Amino acid sequence: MPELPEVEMARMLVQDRLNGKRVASLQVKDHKMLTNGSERTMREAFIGRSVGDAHRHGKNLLVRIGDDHLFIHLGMSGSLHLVDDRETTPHERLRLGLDEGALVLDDPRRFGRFGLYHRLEDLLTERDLGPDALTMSDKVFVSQMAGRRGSIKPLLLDQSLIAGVGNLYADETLFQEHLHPATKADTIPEANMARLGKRVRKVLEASISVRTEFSRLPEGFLLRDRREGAACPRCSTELAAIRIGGRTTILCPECQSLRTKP
DNA sequence: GTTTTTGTTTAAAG
DNA sequence: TCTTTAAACAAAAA
Ligand SMILES: [Zn+2]
Repeated sequence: MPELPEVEMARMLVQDRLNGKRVASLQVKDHKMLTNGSERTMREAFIGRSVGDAHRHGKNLLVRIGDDHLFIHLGMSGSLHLVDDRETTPHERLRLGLDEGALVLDDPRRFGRFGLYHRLEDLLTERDLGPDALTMSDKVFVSQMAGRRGSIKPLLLDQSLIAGVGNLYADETLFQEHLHPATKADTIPEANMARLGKRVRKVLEASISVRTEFSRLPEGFLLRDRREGAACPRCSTELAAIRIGGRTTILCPECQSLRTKP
């Protein structure tokens, strides 16, 4: 469950249920997913300390524990669960034991990552992350896109430009802005680019406000039925599937026209 | 058996 | 230096 709104759900879970609890144990179940620090340094930093605030930057989760942070990225199929002491999940990759219960990272595909970071700034530098897509200003968005000549969708997906937008929300955003995903960024007027930045935030906020349950999104949202052959919520034309930046892209051929050739 | 997938990283080529 | 494409990672669902 892994784009910005889904990670925000995970952040809220940790913030609401783990804050103030003491860490009793830590087990790395998959060492290939450990990306910064080691099991030993994580244990030294976290065990016996209490959990502080949970932060999110883009799709990255940082949980303050003692004087350091536990870093978690959910990858393509990761999810966080609070479980009882003896309970496990089918694909447990990291287990953070508390005095009572545990926080488990479950991830069947193992594209997720976790580790130890001292500060948020270290994470941003190390992983080359741009400004957070939910909290950025229009101005920042415009300046991040300035000078780029590639297609707009891959730019939205580039975490070093804007952190947090993934394949699904990129499609939703471009659909709502009537923009073809292959539109070259340098052909988009500045005012329209600012509107696009605003739309990115709106879409992410809308998903968060329905706890990322797509069926509860307002009418007119592509994500309610994002499928090749489904009816465009706006004009009922059959939605098309194309490939852009190596990712499957669903769009309405009528609403999202391309003025110039891609 | 084949294809596809809410992500990221690396290499290669233009 | 920038852009584009492909592959790799790995598992499960269609
Ligand atoms: Zn349409």
